Amino acid sequence: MNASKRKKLKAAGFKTGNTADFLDLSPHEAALVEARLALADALRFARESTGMSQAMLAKCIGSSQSRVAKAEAADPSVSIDLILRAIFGTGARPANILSRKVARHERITIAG
Amino acid sequence: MNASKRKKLKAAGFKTGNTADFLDLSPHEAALVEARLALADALRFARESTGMSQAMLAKCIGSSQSRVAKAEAADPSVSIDLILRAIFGTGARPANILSRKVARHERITIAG
DNA sequence: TGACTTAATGCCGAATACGACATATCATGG
DNA sequence: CCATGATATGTCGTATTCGGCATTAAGTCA
Repeated sequence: MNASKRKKLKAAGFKTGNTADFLDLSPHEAALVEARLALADALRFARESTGMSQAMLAKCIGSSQSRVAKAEAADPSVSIDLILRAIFGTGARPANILSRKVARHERITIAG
Repeated sequence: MNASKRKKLKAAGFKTGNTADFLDLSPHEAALVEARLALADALRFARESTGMSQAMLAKCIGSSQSRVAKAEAADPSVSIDLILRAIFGTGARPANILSRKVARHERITIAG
């Protein structure tokens, strides 16, 4: 199993190494997982671009370093709301993020 | 107060007619509210384009008609996760939705 | 080496979002 | 007029997500 598949399974809430390997998500579930991953990637990119640490960003948006770390890892315990809140907290604005997100998506679908 | 402002306040979790009228959201809070509204609009558009009723879509994604209604209204009790889940449930795929979302955002910022 | 910064992971009690259901509103057409 | 289908709104008990905190790992630099 390649890294991309493993990441998607984790984002979908599964541990790798079990029967989830054989599970196929329905199209709309897969689309949601892809969106989560794309946004998580966009978050890390946006934050690192600004030079903020996870702790700084967390304070900025009234959250905690651990939540930001999980957000960037697309941990199933963090919602897309929190990921977006963090992205916007870096100073990115909707139009920028969304166009970037589209670009990211292209990469991801190719990998999938 | 115009309709656009009222909608944003509701999406931010406030009742219209109180002191929230005078509240200015920080840039990143405003961006999140705008994204919510844009996605809610995109959801209604996507669903109506397919001819599905709210109840049909709800069944499709394992939710209920009332949640879909609230999602389209950008009710503060629904997360962006659910809105996206509903959007993808209509058959839309990430790239389509995201480019549409960008377009929608342009309209909304102009109105605001 | 040890001090320091950053990031990753696990856990907990509290806050919030969930599906479900009841009910209300509002059309359209019989 | 009433019946029917679609949408809106409110509430409830439960499940999920939250911020916070502790700990660990990894990197940097003096």
